[in-house]
Formats: sequence, C-alpha cells, structure tokens
Amino acid sequence: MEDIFLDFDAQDAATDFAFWGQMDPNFQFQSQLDTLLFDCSAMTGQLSPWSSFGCQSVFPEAQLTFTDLDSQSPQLEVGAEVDSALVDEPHEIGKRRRQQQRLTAHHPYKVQRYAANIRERKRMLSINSGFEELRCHVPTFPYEKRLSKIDTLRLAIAYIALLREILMSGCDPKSYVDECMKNGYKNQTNAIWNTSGKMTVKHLFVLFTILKIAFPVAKSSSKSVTYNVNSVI
DNA sequence: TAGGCCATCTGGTCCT
DNA sequence: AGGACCAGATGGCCTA
Repeated sequence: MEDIFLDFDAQDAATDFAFWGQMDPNFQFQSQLDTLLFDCSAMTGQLSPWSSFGCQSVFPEAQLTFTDLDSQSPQLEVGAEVDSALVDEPHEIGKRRRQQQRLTAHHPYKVQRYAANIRERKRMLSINSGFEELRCHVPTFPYEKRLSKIDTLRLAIAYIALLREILMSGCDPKSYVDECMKNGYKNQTNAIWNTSGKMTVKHLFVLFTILKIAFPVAKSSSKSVTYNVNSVI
C-alpha cells in the first residue's frame, strides 16, 4: 500500500523550539536536553504533513518578565523565564541569563523541576511523533481535517479490524469491495464512529480503504467522513 | 460563545 | 536518587 505524502517544511516546527537555544549555553544539562528536544521536534515535523498543525510555541502568550518570577506561582516562573528570551531585546537576554543562573543556583528544586519539565516535553513529543506516524498509516481523505489523537487511535483499530476481515474473507480487496457494494458491509449493524457528525456516508470507510489500496491518490472534496467501526468498539 | 483538542506544568507513583 | 510514566489543572487556539 502506498501512502500519500504532502510537502512539509521542517523549519516551521524547528522555529517553534528555537528559543531553547537562547538559554544559557553554560547550563550544560539544559542545553543537552534542549538539543534533544529540538532534534525530536524536527524529526516529528518530517513524519507527517499535519505536524505543523500540532507544534505550538511552548509559552505562546506569556508576557511576564524575569523580574516577576519571585512573585509568581512556580508554573509561571519557568514559563515566563523562557518566553522572555523570545520577546525581549537581545541585550536583555544576557542579563536574564545571569539572573537565571542566580535563580537556579539558589533554588535546586527549580533546576530539578525545570529538567523534569524538559524531559516531560520530550516524552510527549515522542508520543506525538508516534501519533503522527500512525496518522500516515490510516486512511483518510486528502482534504479531511487532521485526525485528533483519539480519532487516530479509533480509526487505527477499525482499520486493523477491516484488514483482518479482508484477510479472513479470502477475497482480493477489489472483490471484497464489490461484495460490500452488492450486499452491504457485513457488520454494519455495529457501532458507527463519526469524526465530525456532518456527513454520513454508508460504507465510506470500507470503500475508501479499498480505494486507497487500489488507487493510492483517491480524490474527494469531503472534509468530514463517517467511519463504520464494526465490531471494534 | 461553548466545546473540542492540544501543549505544558506539576506532583505523585513506580521502576531501575 | 533520578528518570519514566501518569493524570489533573490550566490556558490557548480553532470551529461550529
């Protein structure tokens, strides 16, 4: 089976995390983790045409300054610290780096917490890259909106079940879809899973799956689709 | 504007 | 002890 690949500029994902590089270069463990994080985000961007949708700036809206840290909650402290390096003048960055050094030196817990946050983001990135990879392997319309994580999992389950049924049927895929067209999909009395609720197309999932096998670049203007889950949920 | 989806932070728990 | 994993809380973005 052939997958559909769309153009994707990995730079988009990379720039979202570029500011990690603006942290103190002498902060060794941090820079190493940040490098890993950057690499991971770039890799994620190469996996799927949808990756640019999922990558957001870590602290997109925070406008706090570093000097606010002492009066803020622990969560805001870290976020404001990082984001300030993004939005402020370059000459302010060195000053904040020195302040950060003082902060981390005097608050070991914050250093640990910050490292844990980076590890957690890296872990989530790796999970997300798995989702992106999975999205590349489940059938969707070219113009369908990006599958959510839960929809991706459900569709993957349904897709596996369908492929299993095709194998069990002993038919070739084209014969199978012909059979579906003539007699209806065998398990259609079971659950219907709808990604958007706007369109209901009988057997669409089966048809599209088979069509994708037979004609890798299937055309459709649909932006929503109903999948027949059948004996999966 | 409400709801869905998502990223991030955080503290707790488990594992090595 | 430190890292991995998890779930809850929070806030931003997008769409109907």
